[in-house]
Amino acid sequence: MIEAVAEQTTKDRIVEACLETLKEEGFAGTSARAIARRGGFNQALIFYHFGTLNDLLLAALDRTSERRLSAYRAALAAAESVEEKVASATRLYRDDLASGHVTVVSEMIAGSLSRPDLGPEVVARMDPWIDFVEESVREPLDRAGLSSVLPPRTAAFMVVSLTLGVNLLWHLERDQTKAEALFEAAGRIARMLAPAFGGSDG
Amino acid sequence: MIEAVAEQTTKDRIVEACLETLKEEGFAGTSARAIARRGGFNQALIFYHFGTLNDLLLAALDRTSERRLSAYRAALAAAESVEEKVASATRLYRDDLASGHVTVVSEMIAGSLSRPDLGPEVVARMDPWIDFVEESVREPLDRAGLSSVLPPRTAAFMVVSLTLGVNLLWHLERDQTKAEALFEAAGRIARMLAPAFGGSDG
DNA sequence: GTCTATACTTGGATAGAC
DNA sequence: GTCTATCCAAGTATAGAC
Repeated sequence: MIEAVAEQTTKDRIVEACLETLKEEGFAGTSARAIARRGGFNQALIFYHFGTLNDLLLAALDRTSERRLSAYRAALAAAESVEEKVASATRLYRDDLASGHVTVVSEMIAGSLSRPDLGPEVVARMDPWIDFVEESVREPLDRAGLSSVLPPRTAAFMVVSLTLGVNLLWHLERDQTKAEALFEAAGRIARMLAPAFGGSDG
Repeated sequence: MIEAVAEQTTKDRIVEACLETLKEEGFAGTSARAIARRGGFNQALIFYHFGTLNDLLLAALDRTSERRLSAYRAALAAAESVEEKVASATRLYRDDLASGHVTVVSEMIAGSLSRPDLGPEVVARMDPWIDFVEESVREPLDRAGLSSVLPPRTAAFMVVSLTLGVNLLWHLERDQTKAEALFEAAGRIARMLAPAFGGSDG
């Protein structure tokens, strides 16, 4: 972990090329050969540095997941009301859909459905996201007196599932209008419910 | 379409074997060889009867989709209140998760992410489901005065996305508790909102 | 319509020179 | 650490006998 500042190592370049390939060509298109082609390095390097393609895929998932999760954490921490939280989360997610960051997560989840050895590893990497959403919704739900009818953990699972589903359909259709309609509805609902959630500090 | 009553044609057997394979081995495990092995027929028959594997996959998707959609339609038509509708839909979906029927849909959607030629075809087959959900939620939303904040079409897209996401996570985790928690919350929410949706006839 | 045999392709992974 | 060359497995699809 001393390489922090220095220029990119080969290992880094491989991870980045893997992410690019996942975004551009999808999970099934992300073969060792395709990654090497895109990154402009030799295919054998992947196996030298990561052992197997699965391990590279997981390393890439880790990297993008950490990166994005901390962006979401920062944005929600800065938001001062439920409305603002919904607004920032929407903004971030919209960017992710367009730029393909969270997309990588969806591709990996969808893809790992069919690889028994990858599935459990990918699932484990969802937990931080569910935890994060849970933390974010606990207080608002409590204030609105909804925790008993909709426990924060369940709500978090719901949000993550929905996010995942929207992402998949987005990629199949490449039709922004449906997702946009969802974002707009989320904003209206947040504004409608704002009083119930209480507005004093958070 | 005259074969309605007679015993199964080979084509039928192939479609059924394809569905079985999708359920048992997932999308990536559903190769022509695997289907033939499971169905106990020769691999070449698939190509004789369907031309390509993609066409067989779509035929299988059509069959299960029609079958299940009509089951949902019938169940919801029989239900007499919003609570009952939520209860029947939950019951059906729970069965689907366990038996793997709607699962096939999820597998196909996730899998077709990576096959450019399959994606659009699969998407087209989602529309009847979105239409169905839209019809189902329109009246309750109208009555509750929520249609302007959450249009029926958007709500339908949301429900379908959520369903899809839950299905994917279910398959990765094989952990019923999370999905069950969601079902229970749905029931509580339905009961809570029942008065707002009006109780006279439907 | 159904079978065997096989052509062809792609992809993961490794050996071994440098 | 990086390269070339290659092995091997699995898959789609087709040819051609029956």
